[in-house]
Amino acid sequence: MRTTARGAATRQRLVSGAALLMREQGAAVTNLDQVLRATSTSKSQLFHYFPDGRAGLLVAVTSYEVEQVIEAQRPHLDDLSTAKSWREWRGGVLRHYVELGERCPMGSLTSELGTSSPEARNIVNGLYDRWEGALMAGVQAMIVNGAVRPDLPVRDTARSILTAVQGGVVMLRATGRLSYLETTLDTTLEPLLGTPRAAA
Amino acid sequence: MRTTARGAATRQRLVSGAALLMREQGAAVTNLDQVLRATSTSKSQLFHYFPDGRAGLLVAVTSYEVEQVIEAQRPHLDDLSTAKSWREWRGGVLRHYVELGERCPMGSLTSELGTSSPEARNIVNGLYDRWEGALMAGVQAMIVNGAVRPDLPVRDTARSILTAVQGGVVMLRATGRLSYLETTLDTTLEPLLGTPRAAA
DNA sequence: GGACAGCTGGACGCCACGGTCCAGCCCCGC
DNA sequence: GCGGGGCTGGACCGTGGCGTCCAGCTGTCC
Repeated sequence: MRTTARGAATRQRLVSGAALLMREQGAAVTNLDQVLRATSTSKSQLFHYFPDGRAGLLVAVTSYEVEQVIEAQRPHLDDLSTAKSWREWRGGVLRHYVELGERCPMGSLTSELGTSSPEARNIVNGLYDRWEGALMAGVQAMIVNGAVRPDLPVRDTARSILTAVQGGVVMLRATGRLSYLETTLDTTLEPLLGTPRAAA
Repeated sequence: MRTTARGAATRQRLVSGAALLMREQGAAVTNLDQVLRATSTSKSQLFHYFPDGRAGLLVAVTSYEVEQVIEAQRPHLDDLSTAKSWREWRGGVLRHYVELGERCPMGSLTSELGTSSPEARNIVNGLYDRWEGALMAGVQAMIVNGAVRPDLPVRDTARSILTAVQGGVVMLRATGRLSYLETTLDTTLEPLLGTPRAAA
C-alpha cells in the first residue's frame, strides 16, 4: 500500500478541491459528485484514499483548513514580541478577510466542519489551542520587553483576542461587513498597543 | 383558509419542537420524521402549515429562535441606562449560556439556520440590527447620564460588545468553556463599567 | 343539526446521494 | 521488458428522506 507521487497528488487534489467547494457553498450541501467533478476524479479514487468515504474526507478537509488558517497568519503569528509585529499581524488578518470575505476557512471550520464529527472537533480545538498559545507567547514577550504593564493577565488577554477574531468572522459572514472584526480587534488589542486606530 | 386555535397550536408545536431538536443535534441532521415524532404530528400537518416543506419550517424556526435570543436578554436589554443594568444584563447573558451550554439558540442561528436560505439570513441579520440598536441606545444613555466619557463612539462600542458575545458563543460551542465569553465581555464592557470583574 | 372548510393520519413515489465492485491501466522496481 | 501492486473509471445498488395524495375526522357557523 505504498503511495506514489501520483497518488499523493490525487489525494491532495481531492482535499483542497473539497475544501474550496465547502467554503463557497457550505459543507452540508457539498456532495461527493460535486467534489469528483471539481477535481476530475472518480468515486473509486475518493474511496481509495478515504475508506471512510465522506466522513474521512471531512476530517481531512478540516485538517487542511486548520493549516490554512494558521498559514494565513504567518509569519507574524510566530513572533509577536513587539507592537510593530502585533500591528502587522492585525493588518494581515484584516487583509486576509477582506480578500476572502465570507469564503474564509475559519467560517466553515467553526460552523460546519468542527461539528461534523468528534474527530473533526478535536482538530479544530487543536487549532484554538495552538492559536491561543501563539497569542499568549506574544503577550508574554511584550511583558518581558517592558512594552506593557507586567500585571496584564496573559491567558485572558490572549483569549480575548482570539474570541474577538471569532466574533468578527461570525459577523462578517452574517452581514458582509468587516467593521465588526476591525472594531473589536482595536478594542481587545488596546492593552497591548495603547490607543486604537494608531495603525491601519 | 381561516386558521383555528387547534391549528395554530399544532403549528406552534411543530416550530418549537423542531427548534429544540435542531439545537440539540444540529439543523442539518434533523429530518422531518424526527420532528413529526417529537411533536406528535404527521406529514400532512407539516405540509399543511408549511407548504414549502422543510425550507419553510427552517424559516419559521429561525424567526422563533431569534425571538428566544432577544427574550433571554429581557428585561435588561430594553433599559441599559445605568452601570447596574449593564451588569445585570451581563450576568443574565452569562447565566443563560451557563444554563444552555452548547444547546443555545444563538449557536444554531449563526452556524446553520442563518445560512440555510437568503430569507433566513435576512431574519438573522434583523436580529443583529435590533440587538445592536438596543446596545447603542444603552451606550447613548450612559453618555447622556454622564456615566461615561462623552466621546465614546456609540456604534463602535455597541458593535464590539455584540461581536464579543458572538465570539464567546463560538468558543463556548467549540470548547465547552465559558471563560472566553466572560473574559471578552469584561474587556469590551470596560469603557462602560470601568475596571472589569467588579461584579460577577 | 347539517354542511362545508379546516384539520389529521399515514401510505406511497421518487430521486439524490453515499457507498460497492470489478475490470483494466499505469508506473515503479528488478 | 516484464511482473505486480498501486491507481483509475464508471456502472451499479440500497436507502433515507422529502414531498404528494386522498380518505376520513372535527369543529365552526348558520
